[in-house]
Amino acid sequence: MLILKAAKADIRAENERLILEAGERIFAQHGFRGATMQMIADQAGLPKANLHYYFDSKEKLYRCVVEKIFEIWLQAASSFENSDEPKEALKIYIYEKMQISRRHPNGSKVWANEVMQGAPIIQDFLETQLRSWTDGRIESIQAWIAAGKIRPVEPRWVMYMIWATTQHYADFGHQIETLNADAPLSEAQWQAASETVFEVIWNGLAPKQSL
Amino acid sequence: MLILKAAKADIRAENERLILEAGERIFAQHGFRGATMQMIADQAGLPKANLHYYFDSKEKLYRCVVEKIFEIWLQAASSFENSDEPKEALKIYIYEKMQISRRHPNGSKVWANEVMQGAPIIQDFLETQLRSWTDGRIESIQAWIAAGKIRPVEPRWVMYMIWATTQHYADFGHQIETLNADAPLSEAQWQAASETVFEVIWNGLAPKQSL
DNA sequence: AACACGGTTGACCATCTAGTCAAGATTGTT
DNA sequence: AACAATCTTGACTAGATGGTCAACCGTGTT
Repeated sequence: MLILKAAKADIRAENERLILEAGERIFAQHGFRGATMQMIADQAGLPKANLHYYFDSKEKLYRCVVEKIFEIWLQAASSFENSDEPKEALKIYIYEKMQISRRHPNGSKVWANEVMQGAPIIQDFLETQLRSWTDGRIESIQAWIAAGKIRPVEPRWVMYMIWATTQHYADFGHQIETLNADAPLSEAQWQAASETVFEVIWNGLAPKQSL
Repeated sequence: MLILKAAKADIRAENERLILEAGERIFAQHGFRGATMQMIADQAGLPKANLHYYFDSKEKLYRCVVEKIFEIWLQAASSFENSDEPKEALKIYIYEKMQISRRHPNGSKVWANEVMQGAPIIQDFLETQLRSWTDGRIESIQAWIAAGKIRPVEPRWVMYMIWATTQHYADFGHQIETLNADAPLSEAQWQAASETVFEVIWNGLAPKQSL
């Protein structure tokens, strides 16, 4: 009985994983309505009816994909906390986000798609989790300003700069590749891009050392 | 005869304008496949069959929308040329792009959508016009570096930072509003955001004045 | 061997949607 | 008034798509 349950649970877990991964890719590439259950089924290597066995509807599947992405982001977000020194905290956070753009470009695209369409499915996420996380980060930044560790800037606009610059490498990856002679960025290029993003933002925020 | 042609041309021009505007809004909100000709027709206040009288197919209409957007961007791009001084050139360009994000958020969203899906419709644009424009801008930036007017940075990553940060205010406008207590950014907030984007990037690029 | 149960699947249906079409309206010319 | 050219539009079609369902495995239990 226990063995049975374990085996069955494995099948379920494995198939859900396959479908979620396929969904992430297809939703990223075609958007919610552009994606078809048939495409996702083919991508996952399963018959379409099987998808509906594990996920009631296209919308439920989509929501699961988006929630999974949001969790990855929240994990990265915690790196913001790991240092009191803004230079260190920002460096870790920016490099972490660049890494996510590289490793999970489809997740970022799905999120971008969803938000661009007015977040019809995950508006509650924005209003609860994202809002409270952002408020916390804004307080950190304000503390840095109060301590004279960075220039006085509106923390919001800085957060948006970091999100924008890092996620750009996922969301606009195709454009970046096209402008890179149709080649994906090399290891060295990713490194250089991450460094430039961090350096420019950090130098932009650091208090003037002369004067 | 002349009057006839003029009147008829007016009707055609006016209706094409109505349809293109409606298309921009609907494509931005729903993506290519999510948008339906019926939605666009309703938005334009015309019967659906009328759309097909002016535009052969959904795809042709979409292409027209995207081309229109690209032209607006190219116009803004020229402001990059209007000064030899990087500080001035970047300031004008960044403020101009923020203005476009504010005034034409839908255009930006359509573009983002298209690129995220791998630019199936306008890949040729990327490979010709965007590539050559970018190459020109990269040369400008390299000239500034050679002249010691900005720090040595890979120009590409800087371009992407500017695009990302400014377009973010259009593409992720909904998220920004949600994090702004569900209110659109005020005049003062747009001004402050533009200034912060410019200041951080400029301070990030400016040569160290001390040392 | 009979059974139970989670998982699999082809066939099917109701609905939606891009695109067509032919008849009709409008407007200016002769 | 007759006409020609352009524009308008309701009705229709063919195909795609999300979702359903009933029959059908495969495996471990009794």
